[in-house]
Amino acid sequence: MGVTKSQIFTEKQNDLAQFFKVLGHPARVAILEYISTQDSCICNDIVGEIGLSQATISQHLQVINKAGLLKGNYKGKSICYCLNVERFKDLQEQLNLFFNTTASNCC
Amino acid sequence: MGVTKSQIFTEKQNDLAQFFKVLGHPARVAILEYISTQDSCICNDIVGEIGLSQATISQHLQVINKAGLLKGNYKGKSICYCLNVERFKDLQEQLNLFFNTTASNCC
DNA sequence: TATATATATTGCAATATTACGATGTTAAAA
DNA sequence: TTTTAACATCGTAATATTGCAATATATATA
Repeated sequence: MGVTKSQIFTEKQNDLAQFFKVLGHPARVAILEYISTQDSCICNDIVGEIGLSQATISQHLQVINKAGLLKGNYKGKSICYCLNVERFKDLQEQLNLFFNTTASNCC
Repeated sequence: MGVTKSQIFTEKQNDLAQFFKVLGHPARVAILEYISTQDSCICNDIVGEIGLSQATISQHLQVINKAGLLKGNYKGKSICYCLNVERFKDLQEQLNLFFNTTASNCC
């Protein structure tokens, strides 16, 4: 088959896994890291920085964006992206909650 | 093509993405959560708990195990798993480091 | 309006992941 | 030694992901 059986898991479990999945590709890790090194928003220099085609970068940005992790506005002829820090920190909190409640005692 | 171009990213970025990927499936989230609810090690009751076949659960356990997140020992005729808490907390620290260094100011 | 630039979308090929039945392996118990 | 129970592995089918060339879209500028 090859399909994740989402229906047998809780919404929380699915959501959490979905977030982890977004960060589960080195290109997306690299993009987020790069965005964070810039003082201002990223415009058209992101493709040059990471060694992937414009189409591929655009796809990865969409994945990150769908998770709510970006804020973007048209600014002249280019879109300027930056991190949605609130959302990002919210995500971090969720992940920590998972880790803290899961790291139980045994062995 | 369909292959992740790992070679163009740093080892750190690849490692981090790899960890996120391990947690990027609801079955693996569910397995880790279930393991943590048990006082002692998990033996043969994990397949019954999560609605996936024995073979599939075994595969997911391997993925989690390869990331170093499990400790397992033969105990009678069954393997008993439990969380490698040290490794788990180490992972949590790494992820937090990523979040903290990446969540920069902008917009 | 026409052009140039930046980004998004589409279509496709290659590879990875997910899931499960069947089978193999291991260790205790009969 | 044979049987049984618990996992692991193999083989296979279905679906998802990755990546890019080509093309479409959007906006500023000439």
